[in-house]
Amino acid sequence: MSSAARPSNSTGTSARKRGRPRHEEPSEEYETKLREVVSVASEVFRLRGYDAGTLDDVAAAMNLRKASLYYYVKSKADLLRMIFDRAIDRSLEQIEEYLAIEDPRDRLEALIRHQALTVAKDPALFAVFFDHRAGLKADDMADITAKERRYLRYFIEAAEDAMDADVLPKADSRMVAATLIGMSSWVYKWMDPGRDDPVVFAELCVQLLLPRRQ
Amino acid sequence: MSSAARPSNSTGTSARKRGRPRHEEPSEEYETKLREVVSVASEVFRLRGYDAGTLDDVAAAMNLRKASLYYYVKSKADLLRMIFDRAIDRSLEQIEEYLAIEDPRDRLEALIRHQALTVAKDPALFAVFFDHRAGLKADDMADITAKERRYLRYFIEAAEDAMDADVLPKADSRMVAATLIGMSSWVYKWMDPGRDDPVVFAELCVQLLLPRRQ
DNA sequence: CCTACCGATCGGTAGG
DNA sequence: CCTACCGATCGGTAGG
Repeated sequence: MSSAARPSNSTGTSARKRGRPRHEEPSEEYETKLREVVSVASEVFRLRGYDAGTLDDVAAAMNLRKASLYYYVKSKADLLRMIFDRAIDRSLEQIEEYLAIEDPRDRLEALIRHQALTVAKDPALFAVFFDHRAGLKADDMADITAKERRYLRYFIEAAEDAMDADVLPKADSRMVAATLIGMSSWVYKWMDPGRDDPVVFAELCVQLLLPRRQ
Repeated sequence: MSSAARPSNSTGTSARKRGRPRHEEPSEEYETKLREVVSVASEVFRLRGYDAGTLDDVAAAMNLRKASLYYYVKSKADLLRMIFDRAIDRSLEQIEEYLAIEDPRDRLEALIRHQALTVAKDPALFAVFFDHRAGLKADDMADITAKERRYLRYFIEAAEDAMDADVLPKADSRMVAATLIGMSSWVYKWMDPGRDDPVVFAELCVQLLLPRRQ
């Protein structure tokens, strides 16, 4: 029961397999449990910080002992890396679709709504992503910042087009983009899933920045 | 040279004293050096996090050894508390003046500008304040959150008045206030003092949220 | 303001 | 999936 296949890696949705497992792709239980480890760890690191949050904390929250976590993760640093990968993947998901929008106002609106929704739906994940970057190893940090720079560039371009179309006041586009991202990301600091609705928040951001003419 | 008076506490600007020090107020060198410890520590904790940033790091940045820091701080937790006190004091400074502004639009504008400027002028201080709260002892945390709640309330009231005056779109005032604070605070994440101007940023926030009619 | 040290914590591993 | 352990790090103190 506890010897599920755990080969090097892969992220796809592996189809149910027949016959003897080939021990080359992770089993479904393994993948599911790994996802849970990542979720639980993001809660622990959000509450206690990356260094203060121990692997015993993570394990205890899953009714395990620390040593058992090493079946799922290579090291604590590896666990942190997986949290960051998940966050950046969520941010980049569906983004192509929004970039294809022609109208500058609609495109900027879609990007802001996307960022607000993505962060508001998983505040613990993004709390670690935004606040505990210092825990990353240099290599992992480089991977993340590269993807993030690309993400920022989308916002800069959308801001520039919006300014040209007189939808936003003219200003330094890098600063504007960072500020729009900040406004829609800060939600992880106060979001209470039992009280606040991600969709309501996302629409609020859009309304505040791009009010419909009355 | 290294036996300056260091009594319990006090924060005022102590006037130069004549004659034998009374050993009841901290000397000026002591106060100056303590302020430097707090500044340096906020840089260290911003870069490495509160737990990973060691007192040896802080000491080394001042050409001292760890043990020498204990002349200025009681403990690492005490140092963190001082960082938080400084941040909240900066936020509350001058705030009464802005609250006295009658016009709802002008008042909200002043609050946003104040928050943006305060954070942008000391990004390291606010990086610790916003991102490393988990390091605080329970008592210190309670003090900080109480003051912070008061600060948030000012923004909520200003947002409500602005909505009543049709200066902001109508929405949940708590959510609006949190979002305005977020927009003007996020700057600590990307501010580069050599490149970005706090005043330009503050005016950008105001322009984005409360654009002048053209 | 320093050197030298202690005690506790925690990531990681052995071995089953 | 566990118990038991090791090794390194670091806050804090003694004592000068």
